[in-house]
Amino acid sequence: MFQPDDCCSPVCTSLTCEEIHKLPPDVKRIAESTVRRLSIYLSFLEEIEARGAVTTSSDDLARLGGTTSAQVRKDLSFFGSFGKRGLGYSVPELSSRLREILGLGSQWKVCIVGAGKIGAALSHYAGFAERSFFVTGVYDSDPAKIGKAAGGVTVRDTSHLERDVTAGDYQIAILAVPAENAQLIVDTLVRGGLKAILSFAPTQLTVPADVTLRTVNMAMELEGLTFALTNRGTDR
Amino acid sequence: MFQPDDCCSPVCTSLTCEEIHKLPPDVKRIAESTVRRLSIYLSFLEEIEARGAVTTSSDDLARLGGTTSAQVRKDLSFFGSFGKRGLGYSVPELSSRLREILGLGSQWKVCIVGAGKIGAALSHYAGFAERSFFVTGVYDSDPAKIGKAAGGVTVRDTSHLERDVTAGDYQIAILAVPAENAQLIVDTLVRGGLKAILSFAPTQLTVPADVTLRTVNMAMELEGLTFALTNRGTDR
DNA sequence: ACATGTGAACTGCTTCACAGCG
DNA sequence: CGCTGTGAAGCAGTTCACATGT
Repeated sequence: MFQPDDCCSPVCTSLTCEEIHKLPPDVKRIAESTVRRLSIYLSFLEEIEARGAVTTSSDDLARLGGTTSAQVRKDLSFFGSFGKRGLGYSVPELSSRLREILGLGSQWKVCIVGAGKIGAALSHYAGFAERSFFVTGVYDSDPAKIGKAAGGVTVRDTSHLERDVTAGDYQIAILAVPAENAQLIVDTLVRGGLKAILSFAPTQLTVPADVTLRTVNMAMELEGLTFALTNRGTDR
Repeated sequence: MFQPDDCCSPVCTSLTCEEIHKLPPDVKRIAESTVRRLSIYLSFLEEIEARGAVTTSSDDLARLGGTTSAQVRKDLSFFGSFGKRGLGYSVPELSSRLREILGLGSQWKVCIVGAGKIGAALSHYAGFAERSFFVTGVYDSDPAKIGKAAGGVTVRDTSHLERDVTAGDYQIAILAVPAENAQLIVDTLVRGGLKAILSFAPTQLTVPADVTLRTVNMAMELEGLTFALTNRGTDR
């Protein structure tokens, strides 16, 4: 969608090229923190849009999202100019642009690997569909679970996973398997050509550079809390 | 727990003492990223300790944790010097120090608020107890759930929550309630004096500065993935 | 000779401050 | 005049490189 970087293929005078390189709004490299905030802005926009607001400002978004107005404007500036000076932003327009930027225009097919407690909870989670995510497959290797229903779909044998991924059945996988099996499943998914994985397995995973992996590690979050509790001095 | 600073007890020349003062392991202000990595290092140490390793190096930890040896040493240096030059680190010693730093020496009483799908899954999650966390209470406001068993404890009415927190029954709360109720519960917990909250509610929450809040937002994580999928160029 | 511990350099995110435009 | 958009300054986290100690 965004061009990686073809500015140097055509004619390009040495030094100037380097300069021009940094200006255009292609995805140079957007910080993860920025993307997170875009999600936050969007959820507020949807909220106030539902309440009938038609206009908002970087100040509003900052207050609601726990950041600063300069940060909001800077975040948005990576992708274009969506506001009107002196007035602010059109709520419908901005939310639409953000949905587009975040890739929520298309609908994404998601599979959940692991039908244990967490996998089951996720497969029933209604919040997904509200935002372009559709769980169209659940996998487990436990014969006792295979064939059972889970959130509207039937649990399939994990041995089918690679074939299904290769067939293009999913764009995103959510891992809810024990730490021991996680890397094996990841490798399977990668072999099948999947490019986006969200893992709940409490272990460090490795993927090739062209695959995006996000990990949610409960233990790590809790340890962040106990660290703060244990070392609370004058800090937060 | 940490020695504040006994470097000045022995001989210590005036100015030098002031200088040395800023080095010692008090918690100046440790970056969240550092704490996360400490968790990772610890989990590897426990793994290789179980396999019988007695010594390791910053290089080993870096390779396993997906970072650099300099980063490992820098992270540890905020808390002291745990290694031996030319040799590396003692596995048992370092893991013990990390447990201490992360506050895993004590055992923490945790309550889960919200006995829906996610709350229930969490209350059954065995991974907690492995690491000093004990779920000793589960709360919900739905009469149909109150009194039922959930992961070894009985679901209590949320109306008891503030009293129980005030009584010191918990040090940590995990929120698994709908976005609409989340801030209300947070306020209740804060009023009761709780200082550490882990929220799974997909909404922005506000807490006083002396309360630590971590939020895990599924929607946000998924949007991070779709952003990457949509804007994949030469970037990761 | 080897691996730690750490100031110094560097990179990149955030904040500032103001020009630009409705 | 108000609020956006954005270079420039500031700051925080990471990486470098080497002195230090075994």
